[in-house]
Amino acid sequence: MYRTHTCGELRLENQGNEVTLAGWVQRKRELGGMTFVDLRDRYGITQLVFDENSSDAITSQLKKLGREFVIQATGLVRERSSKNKNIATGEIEIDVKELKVLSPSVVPPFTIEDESDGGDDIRMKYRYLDLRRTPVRENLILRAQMAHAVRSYLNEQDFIETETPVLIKSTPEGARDFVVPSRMNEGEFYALPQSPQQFKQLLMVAGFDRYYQIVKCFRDEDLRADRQPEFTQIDCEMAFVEQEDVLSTFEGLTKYLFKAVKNVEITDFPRMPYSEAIANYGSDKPDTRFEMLIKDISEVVKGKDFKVFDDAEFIGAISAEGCANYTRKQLDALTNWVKRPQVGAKGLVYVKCNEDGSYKSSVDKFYSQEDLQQWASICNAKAGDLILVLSGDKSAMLYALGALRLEMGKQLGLMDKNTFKPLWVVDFPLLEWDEESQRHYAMHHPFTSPKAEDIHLLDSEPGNVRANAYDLVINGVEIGGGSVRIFDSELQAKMFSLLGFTKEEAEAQFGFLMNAFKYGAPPHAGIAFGFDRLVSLFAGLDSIRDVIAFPKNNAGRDVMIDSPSPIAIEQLDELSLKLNVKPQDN
RNA sequence: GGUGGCGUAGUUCAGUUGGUUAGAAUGCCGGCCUGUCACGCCGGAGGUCGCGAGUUCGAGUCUCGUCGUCACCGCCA
Repeated sequence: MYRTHTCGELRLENQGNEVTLAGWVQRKRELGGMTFVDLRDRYGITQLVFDENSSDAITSQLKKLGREFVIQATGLVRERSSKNKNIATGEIEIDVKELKVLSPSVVPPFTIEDESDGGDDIRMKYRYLDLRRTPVRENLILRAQMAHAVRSYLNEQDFIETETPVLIKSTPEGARDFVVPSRMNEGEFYALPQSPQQFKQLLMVAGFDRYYQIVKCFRDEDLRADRQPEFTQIDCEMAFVEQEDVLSTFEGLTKYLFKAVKNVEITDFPRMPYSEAIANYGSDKPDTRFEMLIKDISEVVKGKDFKVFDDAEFIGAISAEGCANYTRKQLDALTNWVKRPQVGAKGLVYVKCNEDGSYKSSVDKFYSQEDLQQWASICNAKAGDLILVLSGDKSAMLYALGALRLEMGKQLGLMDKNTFKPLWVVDFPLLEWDEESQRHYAMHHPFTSPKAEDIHLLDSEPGNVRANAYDLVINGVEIGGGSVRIFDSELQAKMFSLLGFTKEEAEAQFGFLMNAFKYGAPPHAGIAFGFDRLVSLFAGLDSIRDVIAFPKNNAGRDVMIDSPSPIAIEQLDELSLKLNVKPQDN
């Protein structure tokens, strides 16, 4: 036994007890004749006291102590003469009788404090030190609590937690696969799962009825603050259910998590068709914490000799509340912002709705006060508001207006991290057209069932077929998504042909699933939540890296262990691999 | 693949129009200090200005390239 108590639990009622604590030296304060040491572990901080009465042995040990030394101290708990109300153990201290250095520390490269002086780079390189810091540790504790809550909810609902293989088979659809060469099968590769999709459907065929798993998934695509090459899903599938059953079950899970983990009651849980999300928010993951909806003003702005609008496919606007007083400089900044290639607008037209009821716009030459009043009325803009107008190709401008809306929401402080607005986005298109390869791709995945009422459109206008697919969106973050699956092998074959697979290709890639469906497949549907995103949302963070113990950087590198890395030629030989790395030009 | 930001002491940053010996805070080391808790006071050490080329009498500063890192677009069924 290295300790009798943790550094977070001793109180005044322990006064007089002899205790042994072990932990890290947070800080040493020498005041000449006496010295204080803050001893830290994951539970808290306890103050150790040494004075002139301490033995020479202790004094010489004490002299050597530096930050992050691991020590063990034994002594009596006593009341402090001057108390610290800021920490839980602030009324007591340990009068140390024995001191042992268990493990010394070199000087750490940054301070191990709530507000560290270290930047991201160095904290990632020394992640094991960063994890000692309370805010980082608390994020991971939150993650553990949430995983626990997910399991208790789903177990309670009779879901069976089942593991599925990590070494599986590469499929052409979807994201790029991470692949693993097989030593025993020369020239052949496993793939790491992008999700356990086909296995969970097979578990439904197997009669498991309700499956879940908190599981790692892998996608070899470029990364973002909210995307890691390996990430964790709460993966679920249910048999003998319709879309509504899945939505209500996982609405239940979401509400349960908010209540159990954050003590937040979620009452409103709207559904929004995909088409409405795109039209009003310019996004399939609308942030509904604030309004500022996109309005189509194409009809009323055309025919006034303003060529830019007359030639545009679509003219859309949003109204930013209380921004009529924006200066020329602010408007120029916004204009530059929307003209960035990432947003892609050609320019920005504004209308200031002045407090006196008049309107001042950048296109006054073409539009009368009455015209502008009409715009304002469509945009629900009142005196003091600023209308921002973009024009151009419809889908591009909806996207740009959506981005501008979020930017304005951010500038106006409308995105409160403690407000949570979940919704289901439903009725996604089944397919999306890819210009480059001139074919349709499954928007969700190839096993997603079309809506029954749209099946007749599959041949005539496949692009307009809606799917029984749904996403859970909270505060503009895509938390999860799923679909009702096809369980009819004929319809599945039809889907494969729409996606441009020959019978043989479909057989080679997905034969095992299609075979399974021949043996009595129950109607089934499923969903997966991005667990990292959900935790970061709960923690009020923008990057999922902060809720992952050992994350990777933008380029998919782990800067702590320095991976990925080359392997020995012998390893390559054993795997029957030859490298073909292109030389750098220069 | 593309766009942009950043890279200066262990760390976080400042560094003017290109001009003498590159600064601050913090951390670190030494000294003093018996109630501190971001202890205080005094002193000290610490720099390949990411790397490479170029412009210039002269580059931390300007140009180009490159590497690293972050954010975004493409991509992510």
